[in-house]
Amino acid sequence: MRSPEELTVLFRQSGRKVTPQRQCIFRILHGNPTHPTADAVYAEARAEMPVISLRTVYQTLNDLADMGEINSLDLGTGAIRFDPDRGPHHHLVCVECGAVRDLFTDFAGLAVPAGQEQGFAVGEAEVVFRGRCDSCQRGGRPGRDRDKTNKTSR
Amino acid sequence: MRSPEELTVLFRQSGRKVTPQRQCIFRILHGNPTHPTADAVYAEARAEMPVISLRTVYQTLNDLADMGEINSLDLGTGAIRFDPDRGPHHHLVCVECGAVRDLFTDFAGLAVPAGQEQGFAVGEAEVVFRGRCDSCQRGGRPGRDRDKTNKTSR
DNA sequence: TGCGCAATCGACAACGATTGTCGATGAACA
DNA sequence: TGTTCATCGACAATCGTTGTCGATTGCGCA
Repeated sequence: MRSPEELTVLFRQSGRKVTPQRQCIFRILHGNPTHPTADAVYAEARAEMPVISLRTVYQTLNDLADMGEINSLDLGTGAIRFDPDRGPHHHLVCVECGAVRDLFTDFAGLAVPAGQEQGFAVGEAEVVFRGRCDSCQRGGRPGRDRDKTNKTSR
Repeated sequence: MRSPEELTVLFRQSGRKVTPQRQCIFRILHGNPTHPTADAVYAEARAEMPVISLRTVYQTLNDLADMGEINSLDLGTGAIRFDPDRGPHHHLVCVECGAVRDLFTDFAGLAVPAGQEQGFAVGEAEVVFRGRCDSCQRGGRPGRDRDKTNKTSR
């Protein structure tokens, strides 16, 4: 996504107002590689701005997604995650704690084989590698949501 | 997944009881290529067995998933879908109606490039091709959940 | 600088998907 | 055949997300 300053201009241009709450969210997301959930953004925002409502966070995140400045990802970790990186990339997802890492790799020739489209107008391919992150491998209890077992694939 | 008859035996062996409701669900899932949601299974089951509860459907689906007879997939369509095909395959997902089709293709060499694992113990790769199914391309309104826009990726 | 309107707040309810609970019932085993 | 425990079915609760309300703040333009 663009810088907080550029977003300020864009918001104004699109008829949206720029409030301190929104600027705070801009800063939190800018260059953020952690794919935060709405709740995580809310927690970070409250740290530097105690009076901000979860509703406002959702509103702003949806605005940014509508404008195409961030992606909303549902990687099966229970909550939608927001990704400020708009370039083509894939994801590593921890099946235990739900952590998400970017994977900037171009998988050449990754396309539906001719004749197998089954009538679909296919857009982009999305590759998800599921595994266990370093923290979870060490047997730690690093993040939230454990015990999401017996989901062989999601 | 196995046949309803084999599942009956397996359920008994694992200490589970086999009820008409469960056998009904076995039949519905066996060879079913539609990746139904729990609700879709519930609707089908009620057609031939009006007295069955949604709770029972979830229970049985989870039992089958625990036993490894079906896969549960969260492809970002809003609800978990169940797939009786246990072999390795990928999916085509309609961004409009949420329809899911199997894609039996072996993408050779699809792996995290050495050095980019970022500490992950990577398991299997999961490729999702998002696009529009034939019905939705024709401008029809074939399934449920439309207007799931501005989710560039999920 | 002032005004209008949009955005925010807090609080609460609603939503859809899924799961927990509980009394009653029925299947599986001895 | 009888006992017991898993299952049934109904209901409430959960979680993430969104809608709504009325009151207030403050952004952006004139």
